[in-house]
Amino acid sequence: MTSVARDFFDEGELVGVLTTQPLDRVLDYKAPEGGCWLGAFVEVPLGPRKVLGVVWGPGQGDYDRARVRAVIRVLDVAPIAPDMREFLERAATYTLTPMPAMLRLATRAPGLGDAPSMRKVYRLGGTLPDRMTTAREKVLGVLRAYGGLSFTLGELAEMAGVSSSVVKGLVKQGAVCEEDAPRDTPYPRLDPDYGGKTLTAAQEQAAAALRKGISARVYGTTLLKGVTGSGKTEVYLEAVAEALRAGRQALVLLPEIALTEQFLTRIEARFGMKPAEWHSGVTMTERRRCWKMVGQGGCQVVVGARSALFLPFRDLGLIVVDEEHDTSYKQEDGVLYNARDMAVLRASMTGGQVVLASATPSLESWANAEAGKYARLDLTDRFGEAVMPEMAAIDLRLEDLPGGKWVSPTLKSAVDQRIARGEQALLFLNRRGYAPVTICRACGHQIGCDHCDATMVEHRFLKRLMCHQCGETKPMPSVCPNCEAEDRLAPVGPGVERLEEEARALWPEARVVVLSSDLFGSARALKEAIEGIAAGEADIIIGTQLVAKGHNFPKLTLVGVIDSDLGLQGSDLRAAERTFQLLRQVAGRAGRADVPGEALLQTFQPEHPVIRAILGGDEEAFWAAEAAERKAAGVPPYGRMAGIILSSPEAQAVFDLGTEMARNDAPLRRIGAQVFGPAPAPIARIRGRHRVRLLVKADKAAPLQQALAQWVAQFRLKGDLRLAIDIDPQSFY
DNA sequence: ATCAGTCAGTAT
DNA sequence: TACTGACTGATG
Repeated sequence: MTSVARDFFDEGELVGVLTTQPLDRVLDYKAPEGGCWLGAFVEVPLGPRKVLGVVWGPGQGDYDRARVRAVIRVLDVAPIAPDMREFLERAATYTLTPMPAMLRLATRAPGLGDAPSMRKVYRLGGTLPDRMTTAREKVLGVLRAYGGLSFTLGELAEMAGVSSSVVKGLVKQGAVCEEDAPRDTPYPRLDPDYGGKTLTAAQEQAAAALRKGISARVYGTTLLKGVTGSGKTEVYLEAVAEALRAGRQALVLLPEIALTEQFLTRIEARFGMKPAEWHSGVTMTERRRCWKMVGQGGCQVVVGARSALFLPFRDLGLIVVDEEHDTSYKQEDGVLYNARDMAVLRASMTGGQVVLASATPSLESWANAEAGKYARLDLTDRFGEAVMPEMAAIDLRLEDLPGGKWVSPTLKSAVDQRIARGEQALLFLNRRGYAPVTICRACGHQIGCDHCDATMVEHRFLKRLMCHQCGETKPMPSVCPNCEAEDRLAPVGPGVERLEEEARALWPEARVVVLSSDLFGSARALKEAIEGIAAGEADIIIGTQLVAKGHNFPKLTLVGVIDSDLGLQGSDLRAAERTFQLLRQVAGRAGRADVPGEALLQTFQPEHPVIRAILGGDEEAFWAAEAAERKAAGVPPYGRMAGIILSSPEAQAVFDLGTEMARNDAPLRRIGAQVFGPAPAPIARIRGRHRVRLLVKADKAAPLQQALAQWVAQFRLKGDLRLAIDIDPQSFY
């Protein structure tokens, strides 16, 4: 046989290794003792260091044979699967990311190279203790209940409700035996038929369609559009169940870590056990376990953040992207990718299904469904008696509202009524802190951040000013930093803290709670606050964006949006879409149970198309109109865009390079693309780095990535200049 | 990325 | 003359 594609290499043979170091090529190494195989994770020497790599193919043989070094060892983890490899390559091409950076994304687990570490586990021993106590009885009871399973000391003590010394005592007696077990153990099996709920006819119909896709074992994407409270989750959990039955793995992506805890409980109720969890808050050990088990098949379901897409699944049959329109799916630094799009790419490589779930889909997904690229399922009925809330605008031009106050008399009386009935009201304002701007009334100076071009936001809770760009804080000055006038600094505009002050003055008897991400030290504290509200421990909830995301407050019947116009202004191409989604989601919070809800939008422009679309409830009309506008302008999803951000501590250097790039745009003109800029980036300075942005706009069918690569390759980046390419940028303002 | 080597400018 | 910091180039 001639040398065709090889997948095993004997000791000494040349292999090409892709490393996680940013070298733009594959390096030759000699296979180690015992050989190595295609896709194997290996440790290789690189200069004076040892680095992680993957056997990518046979060696090129174009390098001095005598200088080729040998692979140090093959790591004890599953090799990279062909579909994973293809996914990484395609994602790299799409996002214009070098392969080593992609590989780094895919190996973000600590200690992959470590020898499998051990830990002590405890199981039932042969003998009985000479003296039986109630505490000992409990421990043995737990162990008997779980048959031959073993647990760690902490788990066992907690399950039995005793201290760990009781277990230790039993070990001494031989009633419990202690042994070493590998730390990275498979996750408990999930049972697809454990806790299935009875679905409504509409839900069952949607679930059946998803099941059909899964059992066909082919790629497909479905947009699952369901109004808040329509039971989207139950429906896509049926798809997860079907994947489990088919013996394939499933991944559920959530937009926010704060939601995972609640979701894990839900999975446990449905499948009997908790799934694996993957996000920045998960411990190092648990991450490693998850990464390894996903590759070995010891893990069926992962619930996580966008980076979970890069886990080495062995046989991924389903990816659910919950709240698919959420902007947090777009990674905004490092490797720039949109998890929603990458989910579709990955599933198309693995022959899996994607479910994009949302009450308010992104225009991209809506358009893909319209075009027939995605299937579409609509859930229109809410559970039980609940209906979408009554919606109305409060025209602020007609309200008597003094400066520095934000709750109109109309909204006030609506809240009064709800409180009187023992129900809850939510005042929604998407602005953290006390006031977004602090201005000097003597000279007009606005206090800004020293490192960014952004105004500092006053946080009375912290007693400091904070920059929402870089997180920098400083104490509230007593005199104006510009003119040194005393006591002339004044807060301008509303923030949730300031709204809280107003609410307490308006309703001195009511229990007021603020839900803002910066007011909680931990995810647990936030969870407790949310549970407290759900249990009825508050009358008025004041919240930012956080409350728009999937929390159930059964007693909540009124939502008041303080500033519906926030977000409508500005030149951002997605401003209307975002405002529509956010307001629609917030309004949907009201009236989940059997009491009808009401949503009131305070606005200065009640005739604005977005406000009218929300009030009228004709969502399809809104999307169609928005789509027509984008089509006419040739912008996404009907045209393609890319952002190029240049940054450097030197303002002049970034601008010079930007100008030079704009001038030498031949590769772009060849495909009919246009360059706009350079212009100061949305935030012209972050953490002391000046930022300039160029925007490239191209036809939908143009080979944009290829042209961008050629264009960018013409320029050398000197000094501390950095260039980042953002394909399909999300924000433009 | 990270390290080593080079070179220029500065402190001793 | 020794030392420091910025810059360049190589890594198999």
